[in-house]
Amino acid sequence: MLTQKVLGVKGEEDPAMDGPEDTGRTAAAGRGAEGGRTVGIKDVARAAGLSITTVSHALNGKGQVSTRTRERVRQIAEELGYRPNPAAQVLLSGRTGVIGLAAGHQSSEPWERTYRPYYAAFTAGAMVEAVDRDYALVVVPVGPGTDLWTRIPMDGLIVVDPIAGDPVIDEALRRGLAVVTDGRPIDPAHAGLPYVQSDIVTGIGLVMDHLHDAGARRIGLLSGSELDSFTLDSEQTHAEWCAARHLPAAVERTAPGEPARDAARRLLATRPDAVHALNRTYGEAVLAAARELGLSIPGDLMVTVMDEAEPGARPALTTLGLDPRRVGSACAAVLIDRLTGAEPEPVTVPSRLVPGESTRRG
Amino acid sequence: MLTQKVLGVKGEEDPAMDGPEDTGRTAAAGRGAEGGRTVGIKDVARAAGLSITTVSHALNGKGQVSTRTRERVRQIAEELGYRPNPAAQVLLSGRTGVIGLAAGHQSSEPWERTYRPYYAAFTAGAMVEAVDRDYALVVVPVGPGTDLWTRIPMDGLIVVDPIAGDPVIDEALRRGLAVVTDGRPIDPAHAGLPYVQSDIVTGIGLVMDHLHDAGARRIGLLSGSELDSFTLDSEQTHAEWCAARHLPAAVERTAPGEPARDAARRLLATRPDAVHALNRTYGEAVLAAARELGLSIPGDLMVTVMDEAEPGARPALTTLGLDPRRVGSACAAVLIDRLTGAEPEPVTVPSRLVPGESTRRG
DNA sequence: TCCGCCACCCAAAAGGTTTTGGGAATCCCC
DNA sequence: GGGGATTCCCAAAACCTTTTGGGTGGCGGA
Repeated sequence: MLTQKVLGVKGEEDPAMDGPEDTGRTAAAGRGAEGGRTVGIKDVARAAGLSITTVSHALNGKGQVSTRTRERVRQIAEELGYRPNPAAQVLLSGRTGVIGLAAGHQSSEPWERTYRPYYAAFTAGAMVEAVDRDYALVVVPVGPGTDLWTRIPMDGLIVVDPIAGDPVIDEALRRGLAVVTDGRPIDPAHAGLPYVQSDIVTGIGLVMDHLHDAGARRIGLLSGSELDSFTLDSEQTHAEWCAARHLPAAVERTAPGEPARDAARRLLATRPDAVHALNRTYGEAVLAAARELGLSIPGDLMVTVMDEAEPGARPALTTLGLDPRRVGSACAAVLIDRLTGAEPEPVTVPSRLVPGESTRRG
Repeated sequence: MLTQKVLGVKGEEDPAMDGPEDTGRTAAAGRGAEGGRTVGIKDVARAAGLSITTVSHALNGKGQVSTRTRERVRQIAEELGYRPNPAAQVLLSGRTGVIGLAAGHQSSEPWERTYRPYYAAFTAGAMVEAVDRDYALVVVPVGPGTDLWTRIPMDGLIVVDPIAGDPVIDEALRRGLAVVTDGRPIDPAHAGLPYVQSDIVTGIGLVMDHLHDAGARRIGLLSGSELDSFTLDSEQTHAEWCAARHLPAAVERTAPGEPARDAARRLLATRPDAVHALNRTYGEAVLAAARELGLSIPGDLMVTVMDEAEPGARPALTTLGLDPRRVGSACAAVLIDRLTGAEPEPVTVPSRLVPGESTRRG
């Protein structure tokens, strides 16, 4: 009677599944959209002995319909269980009330990222904002070989971490969708799109100042191979900061597919006294590589790391924390502003420096 | 130049935003669906000097079209940047390729739950399964006063924790949507719907046996006021287990809005030697109440708790762990089976007992 | 009795696509 | 050169709703 297997036991009574209604909705209820007919406005009109127009007017409170008729129509529609077909309304109005969130990097496998804290928090933020403004959010996978998202009706699309020549953006624009990106679009062809970005420039500045104040003079950067604005801005700010102070600016990038630890080893080979890692994984890699070399932290090497997750408790590592939920929320807000006719400005969401043990020297 | 405020600086060049294409897509790209026209099949037909029918056939590889014509049509469509309008296809085919996930209890505020680990993991599981089977998942808020979800086109709906007379289920059926529930539908009117449930009966049995083996003889249950199958099954299994062994079966429920700790105090007043709490919050409440009474754990009181979160590391409390991701995945699978014509069986996903310190006695 | 007005209602178009059921050429063979 | 088979293409219906631009009938006033 009780099974540990996935397939369990059947429910109770079987043939008693039509029940309450009287019209031919039984089949429809059973088999989704394909089977039995759903009751349309035409059916209501026929039942009321009126024209489709009048029924529509009566139900929507639009035209000139006598109160008596209006009430009668409402009554009949209720009895028949009439519900306007959303697809028809979409086709007619051109508005779906849905915004999409393109999840999955172009390069990596689409869904890996979804599980990561950044996406989860981002999605939550975007969803709440969307719902508050009467939009629904659909998370759609994108990536090479996936065009599923192009088949689902929506009004706009949020693209996370756009890259140069981002095909998703091009396709979305071609379809007449409004687009907002999380991360400044790199491609000149996409300049002018509204976007939301985390304040990397200030953030990296904070990190560098923090490390410098703690005594670091050779601050390395462990970066990635992505071509998004986050990576680019991080590298550039790091470089400029170092150049302005005539300090060396070692940068290593993990090649696509390469284990981060290899890049970390290369970076540590340049003998930095501090390293900033562009994500948590890279941070782990730096720690591991440091351990290999017998470097103590923060004594021999200070480490800071960019953290995509929600702001939380005090971390062991000094982190530059993003606020993904707020970014998601801002993306949805900007997109919906765009859809409702506004000409939104780019938004920059601040990032926070949270000092931890890994830079507490002396 | 760098601002900590949310509103940042404007992007680069402003008037250079039309760019690559030649057709009148500029306006469309700018203002979403409402502004400039998108290029339709009609435009392709006109440009090719062919009928709409032939264009459709050529592009979909359907009818009898000469290879030369087919190629020419493809060419022209490409040049014009034609993309079929998804809304029109939905209207015609009656299939959207979208399944909904109704998030938010009927009673509580809609979104609180979304953040909770169960929903997050459930959503992730459902989303991956949906995408694997070429469906998109849209998470829609439901609850009193929200009919947003009824306006978005979809083929089916997942309802989490259905209650008796669940209005969302009724509405969905009325619309001809396929419905699957997470948790066995309580309402007799909804019997026959496919569902997925966690194996509470076995799970509670495991917990009770575990506590009994550890020496407990007066095992209390801290329950909630929800009328879902999870709560009902838990209470019933607990009661039957106790009855079969002629042991007392104290149960307390938190009233709606009541702090869980009050109910926990009432339960502890019955002097149980073990308590099972139906969710994490209730578990905390039991611990707090025990602390008030100076009870040591597990010495004076053993505690187990139902955990909605993902299976993780060994917990301090002995937990009965659900597998929300697998449940979500199963819900999507069952729903899509239904949509593709199958008559799916109810699915039961096993739950796991993970012993922790709170029942380690002697 | 006729005109105009008002209250109420309706036909048809529009929205964009797919599919059905032909129709018009062209070709082959007798 | 005519019949039939092919080949290629097209008009129109269907999907379901909303909105535009009337249209009809009754009533009051002249």
